[in-house]
Amino acid sequence: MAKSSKAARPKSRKTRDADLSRADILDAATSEFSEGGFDGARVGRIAEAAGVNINLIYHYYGSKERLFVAVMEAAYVTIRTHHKDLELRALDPVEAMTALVRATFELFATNPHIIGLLGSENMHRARHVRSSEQIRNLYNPLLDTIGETLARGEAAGLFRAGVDPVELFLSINAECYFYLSNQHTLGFILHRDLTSPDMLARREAHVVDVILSFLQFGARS
Amino acid sequence: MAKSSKAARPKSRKTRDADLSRADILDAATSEFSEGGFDGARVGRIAEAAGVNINLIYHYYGSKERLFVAVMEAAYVTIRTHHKDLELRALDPVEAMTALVRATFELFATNPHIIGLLGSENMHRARHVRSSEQIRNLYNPLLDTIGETLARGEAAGLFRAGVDPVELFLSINAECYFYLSNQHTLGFILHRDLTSPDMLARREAHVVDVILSFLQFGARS
DNA sequence: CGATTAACTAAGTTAATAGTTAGTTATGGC
DNA sequence: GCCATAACTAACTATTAACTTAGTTAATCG
Repeated sequence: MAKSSKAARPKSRKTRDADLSRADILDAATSEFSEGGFDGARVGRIAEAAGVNINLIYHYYGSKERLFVAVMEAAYVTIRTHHKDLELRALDPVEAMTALVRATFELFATNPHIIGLLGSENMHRARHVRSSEQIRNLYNPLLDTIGETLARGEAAGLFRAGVDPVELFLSINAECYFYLSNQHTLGFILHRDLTSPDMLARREAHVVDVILSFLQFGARS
Repeated sequence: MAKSSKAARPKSRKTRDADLSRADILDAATSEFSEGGFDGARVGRIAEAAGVNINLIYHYYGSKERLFVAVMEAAYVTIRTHHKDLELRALDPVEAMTALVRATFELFATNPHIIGLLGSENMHRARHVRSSEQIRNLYNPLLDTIGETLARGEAAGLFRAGVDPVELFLSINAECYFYLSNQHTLGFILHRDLTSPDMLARREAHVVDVILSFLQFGARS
């Protein structure tokens, strides 16, 4: 894994920089863990890609497991940051839901490592993230916002009544995530490359269509 | 992995039976690969769970990789068999689509190993299944049937026009698969167990609702 | 400038694991 | 009953990979 892309940085740095080394390790670990999963990842490869001695990883992160947890936490920060910029409450309900679906799709399309990391973590029954209270409550604000947007849409007669925010959240993520997470087996059985810009744009439009149709089907107006 | 469930069968069998041993190995390998992925799986554990000597695995399957391919092929047979029983063309369009969504959901809910195997295979960029022409064409008949059902529904004014069978296929699978594939991280951030019979039934109903709303939204009648 | 501390490395060690070697034991055909 | 073959096993090997030990080199502070 990770032997492609980003060339290892020059072996000997002029100046020592602990923060930079930690960041380089985390970047390399993110690639390696997302491409191979926790079990497929190799600490030695991470060291090589980061351009540091393997023991520096143990110096800063202690173990492969704790390095993985650090990577997961950084990934969840990316997710939170991405959604926090949305300001859904300022938009009308239809625009807000459209923006949310688009943002979710683009989150995964733009940060494909998130998919590899989540896949690995689910295979391990979420044992690495389970300790993080921060991650546990990550989606609470977004779920609240979805609930508020649904209520506004229903009050305006734009959306049907009785939509569960959690079910909607799950459907939006399902539609966006699956297409990318399973792109290799799907691409194989569908005889096409799913990652071309053209296919991605089509898929994004379709996902918006599915979610908005569901919300609007049977609405008052 | 796989140390739980199925107790290893009695170490010494009365009679020798190559077919039974092969099947026992395949069963044990299916559990082990689906629980740990290709990289997390241990050939020694498969041998132990199957109640055979490790070398019997190499005798019959040659290598860990070829054993994994055999497991994947068996999993795809399960998928094909499951969908072949549907007889969608005999049902009216709305019933047919409802049946297809339900069957897809139940396929994954009833055969959770499929999710673990597909997850691992996607992490490996589908390199193990790529050689199988059988798997490559597995979904062609189903995609044809979806196309035919869409056409019937559109002609009857029940479904909107212009739905792409592939996009629909992807959405159905996404809605069914993601909920189960990511149940551990989702259960954690949503503070609930997603696998209770109650939650599963709710989710299945919701998924049917989403897909049928999409198909019917904007239909003639 | 001298010493303390922190950043960083080279060269291991140990345990685990995919795969092998060299057999033994049962079975079915004659 | 015997023999060829196939089913099956015990014990081993070679390699890999996580992690450690025992340092060296650079920065910082007084």
